[in-house]
Amino acid sequence: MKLITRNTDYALRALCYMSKHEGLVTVGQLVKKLGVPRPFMRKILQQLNKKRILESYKGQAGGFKLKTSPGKIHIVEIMRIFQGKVELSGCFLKKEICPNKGKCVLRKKIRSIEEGMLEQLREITIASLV
Amino acid sequence: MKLITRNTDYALRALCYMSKHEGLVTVGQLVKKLGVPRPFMRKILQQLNKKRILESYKGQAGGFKLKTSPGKIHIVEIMRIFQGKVELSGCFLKKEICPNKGKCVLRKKIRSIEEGMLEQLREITIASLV
DNA sequence: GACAAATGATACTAATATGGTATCATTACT
DNA sequence: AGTAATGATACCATATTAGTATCATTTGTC
Repeated sequence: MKLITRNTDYALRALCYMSKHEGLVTVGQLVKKLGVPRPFMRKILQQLNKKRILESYKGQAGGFKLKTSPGKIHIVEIMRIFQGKVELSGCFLKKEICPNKGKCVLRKKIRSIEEGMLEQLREITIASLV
Repeated sequence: MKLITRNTDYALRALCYMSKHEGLVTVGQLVKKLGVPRPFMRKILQQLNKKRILESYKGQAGGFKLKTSPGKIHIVEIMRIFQGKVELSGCFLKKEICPNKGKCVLRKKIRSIEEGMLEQLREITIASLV
């Protein structure tokens, strides 16, 4: 079971790197630093740009930079971008079959675990990773 | 992200059902009750049998039953059978590249979340689900 | 003993999610 | 004009999960 997937992981590392470098950072730099496949890194950065985590600049002297301060970028946000809603999700059986009709004990327990997890996750920002 | 997968879920439901029925329970009964595909349910029960969660009896009047009391069957155990080790796992980058050389902050945070999760999970048994 | 109804074992297939490529278009500095 | 960057998008590869298919074995019933 993975809490974070590979692309989230790479994204976080890229963001950490950027948080330590004032100016524009190019895909090339990140690839060299992190050893991640170039096209994959590009795709990730483009997604971050679309979601307004990064700003991008085209052209020869182009690159990416953080759009906001590292302390304001929460990792749950990044997780959501690459992994969708952060939840532990529940029932597989359709409601009419599920014996407990929405009062499923297991579901409740999972929710509670999820809550604890989110509570801890919410506090983590890029700043707190650097 | 899924805390439990489909087969774990089905297994848990099957175990809950069995915990409420003294005698032998057949695949047929479970299929009818839970609406799960028959061959899939069979496979799941066979795995539970191999792992000594269930006892099985062959032959015309055969079936399955719990090998131990519902209070002693922990759901982490079942999760492990179908999903392997229950952990949130860490770094994707090889150690020589990872900038923090094993002291990765993110990893630590993940471990802590994992610990909280396991603490809650460990208390859940089949008995507590019924 | 034959048959039916159950499980045992195992190999295979299908669907989905994840990880990663490839390609062409656009922008902007020199 | 050329080059070095990103934008957009479609595609491919691999792994995991979900589910099937098939044949063998056991055992109660007629």
